[in-house]
Amino acid sequence: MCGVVMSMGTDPPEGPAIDAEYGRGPMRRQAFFWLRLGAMSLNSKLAEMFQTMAAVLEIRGEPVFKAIAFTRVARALDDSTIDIAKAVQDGTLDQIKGVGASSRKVIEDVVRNGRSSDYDELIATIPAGLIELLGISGLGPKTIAKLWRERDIKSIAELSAAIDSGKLEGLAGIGAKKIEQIKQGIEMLATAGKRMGLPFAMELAQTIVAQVKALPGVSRAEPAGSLRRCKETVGDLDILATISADAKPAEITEAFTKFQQVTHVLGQGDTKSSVMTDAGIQVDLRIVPPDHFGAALQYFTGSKEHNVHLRQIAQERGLTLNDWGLYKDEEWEKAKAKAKGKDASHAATHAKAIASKSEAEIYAALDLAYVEPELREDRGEVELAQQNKLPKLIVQADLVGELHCHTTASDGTASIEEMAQRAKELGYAYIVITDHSKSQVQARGLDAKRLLAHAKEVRKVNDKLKGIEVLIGTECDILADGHLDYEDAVLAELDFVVASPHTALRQERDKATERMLRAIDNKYVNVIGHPTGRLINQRPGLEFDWDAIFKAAAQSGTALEINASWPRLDLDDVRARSAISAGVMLTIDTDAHSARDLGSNELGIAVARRAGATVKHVLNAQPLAAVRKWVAAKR
DNA sequence: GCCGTTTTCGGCCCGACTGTTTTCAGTCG
Repeated sequence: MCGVVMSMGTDPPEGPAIDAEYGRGPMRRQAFFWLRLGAMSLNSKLAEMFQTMAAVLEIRGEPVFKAIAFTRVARALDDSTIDIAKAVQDGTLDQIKGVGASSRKVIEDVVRNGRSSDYDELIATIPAGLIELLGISGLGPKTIAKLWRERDIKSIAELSAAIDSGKLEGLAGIGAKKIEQIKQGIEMLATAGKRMGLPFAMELAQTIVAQVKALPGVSRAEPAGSLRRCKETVGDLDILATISADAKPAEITEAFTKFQQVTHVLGQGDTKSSVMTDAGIQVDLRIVPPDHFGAALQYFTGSKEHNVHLRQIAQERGLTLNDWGLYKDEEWEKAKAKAKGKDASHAATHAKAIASKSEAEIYAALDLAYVEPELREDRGEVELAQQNKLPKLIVQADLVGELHCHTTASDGTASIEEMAQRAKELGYAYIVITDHSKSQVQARGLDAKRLLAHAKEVRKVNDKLKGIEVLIGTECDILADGHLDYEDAVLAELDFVVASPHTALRQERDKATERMLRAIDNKYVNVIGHPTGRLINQRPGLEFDWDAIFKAAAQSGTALEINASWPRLDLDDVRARSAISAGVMLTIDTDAHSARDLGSNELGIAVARRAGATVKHVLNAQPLAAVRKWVAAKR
């Protein structure tokens, strides 16, 4: 929800050209919206539209389940690689769970005509600026509607002005504190940037958790939230801590607000503090009793959708699941009555929990297998946990080789031998040297002659070093039309071929699909490197007919890479998940350009785990013999 | 708005906290 609301807040660019083309006022805004959506993939474009429609319905005060239904459709589109255009053509839209008659019509109209009149008509029922108000923390649909109807406020700018001029005073249900909260929310929205990239969030979390642990009295501190689930970007950091019996929680939360990274304190209480850091990201610290740590960790790790599903299961059994533990309904009710008027911590001290100490206990008490944090997105993991069929997720130690890295021969900083030595130190059984091909001029890409000489050098190193197999490969460019940057006869001399797109990354979908299918079809191509070429927060990358790509990759025996380097992480979790279910083999590679980068594959592992990958799904988790067999089978 | 092997109508998405209130509405995760 937040992502969509934030991006909807973008004002159309000013300027005579835009004015001339689209006029001024709401129509111009709408035209700009369609223009901007044009640059996105069809799935995310539609998902954003359904999120917007849900927001409009909420502000209009329609029955909440209508908005929920549209939100579900948005999520179904975002979480899948279903080829929407094809589904429209085949009349199979109905097979997408959550898509009914109304959503179907919107999707069909957008696919066929590029826009939907149902959509246009719905969002025209409220001023466009109201939707961006939803991005303000503390402001919800009901209050926004009230501000609009009773004070004629239609945008963030008008809201700011109204607060300054005292125009909000006298509104029922909105007191001084609420106004201050809204004011802060507007400031936050202005200063908060994009979501923070996972590696930076990990580093920040590590530092802050270490600082929390160093405070006297703290016995345990761990990060929760989307960071623990390893989402590729993180909105804020949640840290949970326990303290010794004689320590005072309020002293800990206060010390936390004095950390050097803190720019301002958003809230400070006995057991919780929220601060904004100089990294532009909010960090929350919660002090939790040791006996309830597992329940709190489960609760604050999320996701929301996963937790709602768990609570539903608890409810069916007459149980209540909250951040304090799992309780029998009547037990929790009784405890709440006993603690009457006081907060939930008082209720928790009176109630006897069925499970609360550890996450494992909670899942077990609900007859669920333990669900790894990376899987907690309600993408089917709860059902698998019920059947005890969760995948045994891959871990870093499962990787036994590297299939994609560079040396000084092209744009790397280490020699063949240095890279091989480092791979050996990492405990790898093999490493494939894959320098750039000739089109990558800026990266000193190798022409055929240099490549063959390079191959001889690699073989020499392989003969010299014991305890590691050093193979010669290439990262061969996939040209814009799908042809490769080397002749087949050259590729035939190599042990292994990674083929990657580096240019023409704004190609339209059909052309891109054709290009990629041609590359997959080449019998010497073993892996498609960073298939889309996307860069997180920078460049969207290529969009394909994913079904066709997965099918071709599975049938031909071509693996797809999860490139572990930031900001690539390409394939992403959703596509990697679809690839697995289509029977496609994956690789997790560092694309290392230095000896130090070799082995930095944590982020790639994170993506693979979120995709549900196990050892058998990852080529470089297999012994060298299996990799050679893989190559031989395609040739 | 969507869904259904008990339902084509009636139920979906739960629980806690905050602020504004004196019993609850709105927001959040």
